[in-house]
Amino acid sequence: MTMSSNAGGRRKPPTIHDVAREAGVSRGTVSRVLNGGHYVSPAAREAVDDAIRRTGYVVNRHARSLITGRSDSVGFLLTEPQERFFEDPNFNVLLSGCTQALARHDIPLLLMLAGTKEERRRITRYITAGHVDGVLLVSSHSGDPVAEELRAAGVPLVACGKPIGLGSKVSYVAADDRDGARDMVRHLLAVGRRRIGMITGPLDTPGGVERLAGYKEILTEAGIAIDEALVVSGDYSKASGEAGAERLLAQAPDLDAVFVASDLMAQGVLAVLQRAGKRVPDDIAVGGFDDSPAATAVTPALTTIRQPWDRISTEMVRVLLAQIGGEDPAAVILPTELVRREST
Amino acid sequence: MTMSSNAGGRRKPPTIHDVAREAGVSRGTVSRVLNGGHYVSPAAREAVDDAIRRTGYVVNRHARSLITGRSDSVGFLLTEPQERFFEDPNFNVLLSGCTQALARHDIPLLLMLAGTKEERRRITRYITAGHVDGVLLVSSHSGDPVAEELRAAGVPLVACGKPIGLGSKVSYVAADDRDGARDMVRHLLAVGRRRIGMITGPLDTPGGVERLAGYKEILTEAGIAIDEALVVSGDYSKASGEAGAERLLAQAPDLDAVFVASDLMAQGVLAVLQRAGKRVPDDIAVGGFDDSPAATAVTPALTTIRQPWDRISTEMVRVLLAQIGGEDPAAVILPTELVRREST
DNA sequence: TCATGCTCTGTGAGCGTTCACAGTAGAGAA
DNA sequence: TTCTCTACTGTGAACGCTCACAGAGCATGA
Repeated sequence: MTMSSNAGGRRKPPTIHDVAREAGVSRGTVSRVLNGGHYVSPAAREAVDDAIRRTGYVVNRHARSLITGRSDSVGFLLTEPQERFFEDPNFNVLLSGCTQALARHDIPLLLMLAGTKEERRRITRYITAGHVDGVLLVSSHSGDPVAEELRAAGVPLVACGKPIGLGSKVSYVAADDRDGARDMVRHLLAVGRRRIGMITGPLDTPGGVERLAGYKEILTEAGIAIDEALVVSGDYSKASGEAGAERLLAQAPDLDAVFVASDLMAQGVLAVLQRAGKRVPDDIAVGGFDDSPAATAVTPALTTIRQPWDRISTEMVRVLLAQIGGEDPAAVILPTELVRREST
Repeated sequence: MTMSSNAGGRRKPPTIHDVAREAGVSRGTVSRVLNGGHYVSPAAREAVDDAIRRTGYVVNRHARSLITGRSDSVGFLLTEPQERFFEDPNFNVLLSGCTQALARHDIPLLLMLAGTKEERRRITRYITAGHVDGVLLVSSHSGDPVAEELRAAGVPLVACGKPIGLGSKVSYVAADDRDGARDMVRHLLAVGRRRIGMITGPLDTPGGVERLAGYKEILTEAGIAIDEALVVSGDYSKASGEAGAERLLAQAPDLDAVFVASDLMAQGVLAVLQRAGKRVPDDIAVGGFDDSPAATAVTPALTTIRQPWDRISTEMVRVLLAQIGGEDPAAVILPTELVRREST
């Protein structure tokens, strides 16, 4: 009741010194128990553990970082248009997956949004100054100056999706876009479709390119010639899906299926088909990509390709930590999965 | 070419000592320039600024924190079911708004997700150990043990939305739910509706309660008796919107409008009404709440109440920083806005 | 016996800052 | 002149931790 009241202000937390005194050992021994704990006797370890519990000791990370040179934290960096990611729920799954995977290693995640030029400058300084040990990068597309600068500065870096123009020195984790596209087109063939159109993603991104490649690959394999009138390009947005569907309907009235490179675009496609009086999947089958919530929000529910976002995030963290630990950059490609619903 | 190559590893960054030497002054003077900069001559200041630029010096935050006791960082804490927030794009707007507002003060944001019990424990320790100076709290509903513990520990705390069961000692920033509801019901009356139903939000949250209160208030004011058969409760989810709409249609076939406490629920309502052959807004007008992307994704586009998420985030940061600076807790209520579209 | 190795422990130094304090120089007042 | 005040500057100590090192105790082998 006397000094134990902490009403109002925060009291000074116990230090490693207090723990050492409490346990009847030296600072060094406490420190050894805290980190790995080699070369410490069972008796000492127990005494220290007890003392830690009694005092409620938590290591002061600033003091530790000051001497180790590590910050024991990593940045989650989102460059370029944020709106794009913000309307995509997969982004949240990725962010939360990374946060939780890091939490398991007791490493906090710093969120960094590089929107304006000023923010980009600040973030670059912050990172290159060593305030984080590494960076999880979500860059929209091509040549990202921030990422390039970080790479040049030797900051451990793991990108989500294959980055463009960063050389081969940067790690990345990506879903197998091409194989996902192959699965979808194979599926459309399997349900009897032959005039299969495609609305692509942005072709300045590896994802966009790969999905298109998978589409062409399977059609060719099936002995179906690629009809360029059946391929229109989009940018993953709902609006571009609508535009693409309209062009496609105009250019190829005999279309009986369309593979759309994102669920968001597919949502737009469904709207256009409905207005045009086409029944899905009876007249035209529609396949999406992403398995975003949009896929189940629409009617008919969308057949789509699921990207393993949970695994992507844990892999990104694993690769980053390995790289911080001194290992070489690595590329990880993860398998996708066809999710069949009502639209095919 | 000799030592200037930094291929591979990172080189040791310049310290305040290097800057002092370079500028021909002492550490103390450099430090004074860095912080506020009182009692430093123009000449010295200029020399230091120059030296900082030349050396590319960035302050070592760990060393600073070690002595000041501040961490100069804040946590963004999300407790309870994350899925709920993750499907809500407003969450992203809030998160990004807070991140950017903090960035302007050069304060990094640490993302903390308290899902499991284990995570809760870790996060509580982390925060009470003083590893962050304050916390932006997004708690779903009632009695949150983490929040309560933080409050008790005297950690500066600002909640998004009025928190329940935390006493009056905790700051919060919220939209004016009641007034938003009032606006919507007034609007429904203005377009000639009289049998106005409501699907509420969870009634163990202030938001849910307030929106219901606003609804009842305006109807009473207009001389319309509250018909309990017209009020069903939901939990903001799409599924509960569908269920609510079905009950409402069954209980009150003469319904001519419904005020739905979230856009997501309204999405479900529209689906049910369509299946039931009701035209919107001709037969039944539908009003939502949130102005989420869902509002424009559906047909007809939803008339709804916009919450000022951008202002909410900047206000949360402002209040938190003030509180960290020693000011008293504060409550901020921000006005909402009616957005008229096609559904009313 | 002494040397060697192994496990375990304590000690001092130092990481890069800020802060309190002491001290200097110059201006103005007595 | 001398004293005081103000504006500015430098210095040592400390923040809490880890790390390298030295050394103690004990067992093993020559």
